[in-house]
Amino acid sequence: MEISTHQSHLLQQLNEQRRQDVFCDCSILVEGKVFKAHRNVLFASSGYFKMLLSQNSKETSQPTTATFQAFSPDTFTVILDFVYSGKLSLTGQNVIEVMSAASFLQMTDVISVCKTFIKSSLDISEKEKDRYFSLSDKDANSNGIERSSFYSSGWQEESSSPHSHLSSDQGTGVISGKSWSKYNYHPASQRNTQQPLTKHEQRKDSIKKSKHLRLSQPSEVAPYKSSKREARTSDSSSHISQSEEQAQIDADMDSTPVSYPYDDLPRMRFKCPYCTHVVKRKADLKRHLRCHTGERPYPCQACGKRFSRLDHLSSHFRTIHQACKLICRKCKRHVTDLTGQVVQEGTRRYRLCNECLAEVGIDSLPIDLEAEQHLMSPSDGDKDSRWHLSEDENRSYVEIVEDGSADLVIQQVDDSEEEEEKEIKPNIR
DNA sequence: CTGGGGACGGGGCCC
DNA sequence: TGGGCCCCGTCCCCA
Repeated sequence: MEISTHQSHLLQQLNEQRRQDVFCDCSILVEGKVFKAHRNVLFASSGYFKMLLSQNSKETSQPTTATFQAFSPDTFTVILDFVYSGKLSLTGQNVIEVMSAASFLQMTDVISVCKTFIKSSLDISEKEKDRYFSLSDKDANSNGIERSSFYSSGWQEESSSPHSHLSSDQGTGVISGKSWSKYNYHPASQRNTQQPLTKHEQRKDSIKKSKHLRLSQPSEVAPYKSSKREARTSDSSSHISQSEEQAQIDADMDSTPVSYPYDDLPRMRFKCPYCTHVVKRKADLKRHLRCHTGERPYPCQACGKRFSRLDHLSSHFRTIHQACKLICRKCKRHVTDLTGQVVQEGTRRYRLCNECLAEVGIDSLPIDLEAEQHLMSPSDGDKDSRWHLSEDENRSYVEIVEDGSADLVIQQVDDSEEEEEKEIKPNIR
């Protein structure tokens, strides 16, 4: 004899206990905000917590505390509400960060649902495309943003399913036998007023996504020491799974060009599934998508910093590591090979004019052009030409990498902290 | 508070 | 069509 309401009732009770802080034995600190929860519930819901709490299982008498900075309190609220209710409040704005957080917390079902949610957006793009194809009015919607509501679906009760499954074709799904009664899919017209992120918001969003997660346990600190700026720009640990999502999105995007028939010559456009941004070329969309996914496939072989775009890496390399700017860093005057020298500071290099060099009392370093040319990304072996130095460069990069701390000419450094601690690693992460 | 340096996203051009 | 490169504008961090 099975009482079908028992599970939901039990979860409801647990949620009630959480809200009233009854029997809560775990505190989660997210950007300063404290969430109370039950260890056993977290253990059962998240692979991450399972691992974390397993490590702490010997100290069950002590309350467990975890600290996160990888996502916002709002995002964790969504996650925690889901854990205790089975209801995931996804919107066009939070889906990326929720997916990122779920990825970090190893909640595969949530990831799948986020994926479905995004895929739904792609389906919308398809409908949108159809709509545009059917348009003959030139004035109709020149920017492709205005559009009517598509759907606002709700999960139907389905209490008997014992296994996780998704039925993306219907846009509905069930997690762990617990159906969703609330799926906050914003109608497109509503999202139009909310979803388009300003550059500032997008940047903040990407910053949130890329923040390192920090645990109170010393063993759980980030793999290497990093400055604030590094933390802002480096990948979160969810990078790999994000790449998988990206692959899916990439695959889906192949089929979602949007045509705008309002011009005499029909122009094919590609619409971003995450925002209202429209680009002319698929390659541009691929590039743009990285600003949503946080994917950074181009590592700098000198300092390990990763970039979402090759040209940014290239620019970074030239600016930071090749001292390409013919400007004295101290007096800002234009310098040439005759009037100035390259100075090395960790993996960073810049130029000083002879006068400033004399003031500081240092010499430039010997340079090995041949060796430096070998310094390229292992994953981009066919792109080595971009690492070629200009003729005035003759210092060995390999030398810097192998013996970075020994040959420092200047040690004033603000970023040497990260550089001296960090090994130069090829393409790991 | 401000200016400079660097990162980053978008757009466009060339091959 | 995609990759590479360059330019521009914006934002953030830091001195």
